[in-house]
Amino acid sequence: MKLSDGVEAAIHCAAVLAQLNGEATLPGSALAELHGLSPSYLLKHLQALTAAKILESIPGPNGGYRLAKAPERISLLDIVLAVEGHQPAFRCGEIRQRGPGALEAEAYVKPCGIKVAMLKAERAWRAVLAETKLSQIVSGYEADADPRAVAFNCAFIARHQRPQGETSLKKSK
Amino acid sequence: MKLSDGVEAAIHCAAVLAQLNGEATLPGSALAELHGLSPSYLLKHLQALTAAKILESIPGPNGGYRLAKAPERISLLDIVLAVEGHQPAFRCGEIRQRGPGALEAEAYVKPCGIKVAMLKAERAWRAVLAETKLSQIVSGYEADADPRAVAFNCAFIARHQRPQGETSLKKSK
DNA sequence: ATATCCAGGATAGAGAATATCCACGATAGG
DNA sequence: CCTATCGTGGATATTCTCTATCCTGGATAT
Ligand code: FES
Ligand code: FES
Repeated sequence: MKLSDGVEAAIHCAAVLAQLNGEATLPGSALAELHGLSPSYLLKHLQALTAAKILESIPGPNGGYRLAKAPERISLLDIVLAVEGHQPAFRCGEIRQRGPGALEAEAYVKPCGIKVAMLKAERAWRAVLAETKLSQIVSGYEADADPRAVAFNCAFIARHQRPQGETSLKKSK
Repeated sequence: MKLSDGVEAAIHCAAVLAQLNGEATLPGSALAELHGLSPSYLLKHLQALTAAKILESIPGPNGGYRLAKAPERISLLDIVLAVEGHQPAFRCGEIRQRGPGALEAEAYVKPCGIKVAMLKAERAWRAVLAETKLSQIVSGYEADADPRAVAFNCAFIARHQRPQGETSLKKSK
């Protein structure tokens, strides 16, 4: 069992976007550069997050990505499901109705107890992820990470974010 | 994210073996036939369970598999870990120390908050699986499944199990 | 001695995840 | 209008893991 690598990148990106000012956006290429990732591949995950209404995208020059809602309303579960898909990790192949001794399909209305137990465990996993909001991740990061790393991130964001206030705004040198 | 298919087979097999009398064993080929699976492949998973001390195997004619301990002492987590391996599903690639702005390795002694949150969720999943014992699965099965299926399984087991009492025992008919 | 069974390594094949690339539509700025 | 920038989405190549099978060797009851 393995979660796809994109999950780590997606959460980190979302955490960065949560630190933008107001309606500003950050281009996908900046996100890729900041994390040392290939832009082409990261964009795929950002698209998935956009499709899931977690991010918003603004096309055109001066465009980019930003959160679609407040960080308090975005859970890790939202992000994981957007990237990984909504299928449960345990997939019951109805092994019980194979082999000799198989009955008609009507005999299997009650779900297999093993399936029930596995999905219950998965619900517990999802519940913890659903409780963890992006806002907690961000404040945890600002409190625990090396101050130099935090400062660099801030500067990087300030340097690449796009103010997005309807029209122009002079770029200071 | 996907759990390997072998997990479903392994748990079902363990549940069947839990229904054996005393020290009797059941050959892997019978287990495969009962579930309509390829013997060659199922054996791989049974070997993993044996290596994890969940099953015991007896070589030679009249040999086979049986549980290595009481069903109350075997949890679903034991089986899942034996088949899937012990690595967590979320693997942190330390994405935070890539890209520009990376610091020396000593600056990253504190684990990344995202990693901590993901592993915490995984612990919750494992905790539920650890609480669910094989004995509960078996009694749930006997209570909920179609009586005809239960009867067939019983008969199948009675037909293929190997008594294992030190030496011979005449095969009736 | 022989037949049955498990252990474990070697090896294809299938399918998913990873990683790129490009043509397209949208938009801000000149 | 024209152009440069940026996201969208499809097509594609590559890499890995999971799936599935086979075969040699060791153990053991008859
Ligand atoms: S039949 Fe799928 S878990 Fe039992
Ligand atoms: S660096 Fe791996 S989860 Fe943050």
